[in-house]
Amino acid sequence: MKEHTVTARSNDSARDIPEATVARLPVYLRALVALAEQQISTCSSEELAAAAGVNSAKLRKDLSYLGSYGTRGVGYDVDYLRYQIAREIGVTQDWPVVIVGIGNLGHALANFSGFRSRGFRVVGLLDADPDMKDQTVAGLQVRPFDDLPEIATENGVAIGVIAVPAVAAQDVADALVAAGITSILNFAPTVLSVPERVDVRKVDLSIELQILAYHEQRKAVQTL
Amino acid sequence: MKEHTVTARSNDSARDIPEATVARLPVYLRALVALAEQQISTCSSEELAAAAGVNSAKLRKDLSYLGSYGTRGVGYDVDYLRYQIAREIGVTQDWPVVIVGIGNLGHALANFSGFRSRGFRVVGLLDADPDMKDQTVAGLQVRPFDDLPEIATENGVAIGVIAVPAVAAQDVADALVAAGITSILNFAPTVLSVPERVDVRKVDLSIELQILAYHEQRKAVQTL
DNA sequence: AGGAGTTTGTGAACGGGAGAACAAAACGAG
DNA sequence: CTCGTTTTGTTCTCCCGTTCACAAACTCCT
Ligand SMILES: NC(=O)c1ccc[n+]([C@@H]2O[C@H](COP(=O)([O-])OP(=O)(O)OC[C@H]3O[C@@H](n4cnc5c(N)ncnc54)[C@H](O)[C@@H]3O)[C@@H](O)[C@H]2O)c1
Ligand SMILES: NC(=O)c1ccc[n+]([C@@H]2O[C@H](COP(=O)([O-])OP(=O)(O)OC[C@H]3O[C@@H](n4cnc5c(N)ncnc54)[C@H](O)[C@@H]3O)[C@@H](O)[C@H]2O)c1
Repeated sequence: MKEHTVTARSNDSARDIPEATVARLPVYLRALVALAEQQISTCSSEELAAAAGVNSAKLRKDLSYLGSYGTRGVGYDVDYLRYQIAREIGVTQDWPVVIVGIGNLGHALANFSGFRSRGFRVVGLLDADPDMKDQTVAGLQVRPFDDLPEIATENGVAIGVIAVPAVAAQDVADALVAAGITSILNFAPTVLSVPERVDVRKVDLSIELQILAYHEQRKAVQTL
Repeated sequence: MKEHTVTARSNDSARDIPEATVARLPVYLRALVALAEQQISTCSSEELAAAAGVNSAKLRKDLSYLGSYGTRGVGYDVDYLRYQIAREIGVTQDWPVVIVGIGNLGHALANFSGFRSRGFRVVGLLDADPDMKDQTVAGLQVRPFDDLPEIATENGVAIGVIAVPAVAAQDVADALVAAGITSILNFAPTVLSVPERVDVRKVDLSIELQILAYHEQRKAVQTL
């Protein structure tokens, strides 16, 4: 295989990748990791698309936003493409993360191994409940919520996870923002209001289930 | 206020609501429940949109797919609209749900109160690990995975939640489909392959974090 | 009853993403 | 070196979703 040449786009860091593409890059990355584990060193857009569960034309278009990392007539080098996507997403180094609210969900998240293996490192577990103090979860001591600013600045934390009850979520978000955090993953079923510069993504179990219920209901109606 | 008249659309159950709208209806529903709890009986599209974190024009267009449930010059009746959305989504009665994989995450899900209050009822907790049998989680006994067909048919279960490790997810999905389940919520980081008629939605923590990381990285680059 | 003020429902313009289709590029065989 | 085969990168078209903007509908006040 020919030496990979760095094409024009790869140094130009200001180009913007469509949001829909950004959301799929992690899926491609995961599929590439799986292929690498199977000792597969090259793959076509067709194969990778199948592994990622998308259309191959869409995959190629998505990858073309990053640059020209394939070889016509051959396909993509698994390791090389994997590195390029990881670099583009920004997970070549680990991001420090804090989790707030170590209840049912917070426990599960703290124990989640996928964090570590996918570019993230949990550096703080915080809870307002004084009884939680001194408890150790997943090898990390639970700290009082007031320690947030200290932990955040010490570790240069940019990403925070909210796993507290809905009523407390906005307060926690405000505190996270005050502590300099600029990206929030919110598990509480609330609309958070944050400054413009802060990104919020939500994961909402009830919403997902209700969407399924809607389609389920339609199926039922249609088969009558 | 004038009596609500049932408009042309409300009986026509075959019209299709855009997917993007379906995904927002649960958000509106939640906002309406919150308003009702504050004893607010009427609200404008502007107010409801603010509570739901969307543009008011978008809200109105979304609601217009359900029918004409507002009153010009006045706004929407909170209870009435709430019922109409719940009916449209299909959460006026509870949907039975099974959870497969009672590990870290499965425990948290089983204990999640939001299930019950939002139109869903957990009727089965399943795990392949024999040591889990006889354990009671959230007032429900954990059953062996082989009991799935029995539990599913007994309760008329249509929705299943997968919370097992990625390697087992496809097998579990196959079993769920074989047991007659037609909607799956998948927490495992895998692309599931299922028959056409089965709906799958995925919740993927790592992907969400990686999307945040991408934007975080861009912020860092831009402020250099 | 009529006019002023308010708010919904929707037509129309616009922007972004999905997918088909193909030209350009690489490779191997002869 | 040339031709045929393979597969990428990209163009073009279509569709879905967002947003604007406004007429229609309703309330309230005089
Ligand atoms: N359990 C689930 O499977 C699940 C699923 C989806 C969403 N959620 C949502 O995630 C959130 C947490 O759920 P849970 O089941 O873990 O609840 P939980 O009650 O078990 O845990 C909440 C934790 O947050 C802590 N807390 C409360 N207020 C706080 C504050 N101001 N600052 C810091 N910590 C605070 C509490 O001490 C507690 O430990 C809820 O909003 C819930 O709706 C949970
Ligand atoms: N823990 C989290 O916060 C978290 C977050 C996001 C995603 N996930 C994903 O959710 C899944 C579960 O995570 P976890 O932390 O709860 O893992 P876990 O290992 O704690 O639990 C998995 C459970 O599934 C059971 N199981 C395994 N194979 C099975 C099978 N074939 N049939 C039935 N049950 C089976 C195991 O006995 C175990 O109890 C994983 O795919 C993980 O990647 C977890």
